[in-house]
Amino acid sequence: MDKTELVCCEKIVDKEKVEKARQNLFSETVTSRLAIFFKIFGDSTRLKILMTLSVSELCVCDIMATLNMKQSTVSQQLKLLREVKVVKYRQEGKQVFYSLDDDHIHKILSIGIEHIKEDKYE
Amino acid sequence: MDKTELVCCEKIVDKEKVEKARQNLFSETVTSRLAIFFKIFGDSTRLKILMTLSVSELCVCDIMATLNMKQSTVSQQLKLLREVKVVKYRQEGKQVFYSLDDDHIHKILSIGIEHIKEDKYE
DNA sequence: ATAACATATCATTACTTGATGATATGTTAT
DNA sequence: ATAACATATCATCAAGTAATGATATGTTAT
Repeated sequence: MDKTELVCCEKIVDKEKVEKARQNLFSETVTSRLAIFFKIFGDSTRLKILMTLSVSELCVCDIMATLNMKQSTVSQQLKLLREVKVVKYRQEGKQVFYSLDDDHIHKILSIGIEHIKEDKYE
Repeated sequence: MDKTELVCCEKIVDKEKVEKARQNLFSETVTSRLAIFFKIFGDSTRLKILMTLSVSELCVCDIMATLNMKQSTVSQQLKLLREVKVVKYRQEGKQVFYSLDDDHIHKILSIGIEHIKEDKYE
């Protein structure tokens, strides 16, 4: 018997469940947008920036000062945060002030906190 | 004048805001755990797996069938999902059935959907 | 005990992405 | 107009990671 041929791929254990699961899938477009959106929260640097902004709006300069980060690092990440509409900004003279864009962000952050605090971890 | 020397790093525009923002930061440990947790949702493959599981528990075999993915791909990603307690599993004979671990996951997914549906995008 | 099967793990490769220094853009003050 | 400044963008490099084929582990049936 050929050991390399996998049967399991062709077989379906529970046809009904699989059918339902298939219907519940989002389109590639939506899935991909979702991934891009969530990816934003998957980086410590960006999370820190979001945390600073969750108190009050700040100019780039003050974000750098708060987190002790390089200017280009902060600007790069702010760009990504802007692209997925997680932060908004307003310009005032030479300075640009950033703030969280909507309430989803607070919600997502707090759900994340809840999850990791349920000390299933370790 | 030396153009490479950046003044802005040393300056703080709004000392009070910066102070408050600093107090609001989480520890490195918490931030890093949060990032690891959120990173999970930042990949299309994993999102698809989570979507299939949001209907009902499924064995690995049926996840593969639903999504038309390779066995090693699914298993690899399930491993990551397990590690951050996003899915749980139970073994039944040769099969292993996976399901979403808690309600946070549903919440996070639906907040994500809401966010990208607010057609700020494009 | 052995074959068939379901899942997990490993190693490799290709791709993605974050940090950074350098440079560009745009604003204010002189 | 020009200098000083705040922020944005670019290019490069290093580190992380997803997909995949191959292999290992563990379970059931014979």
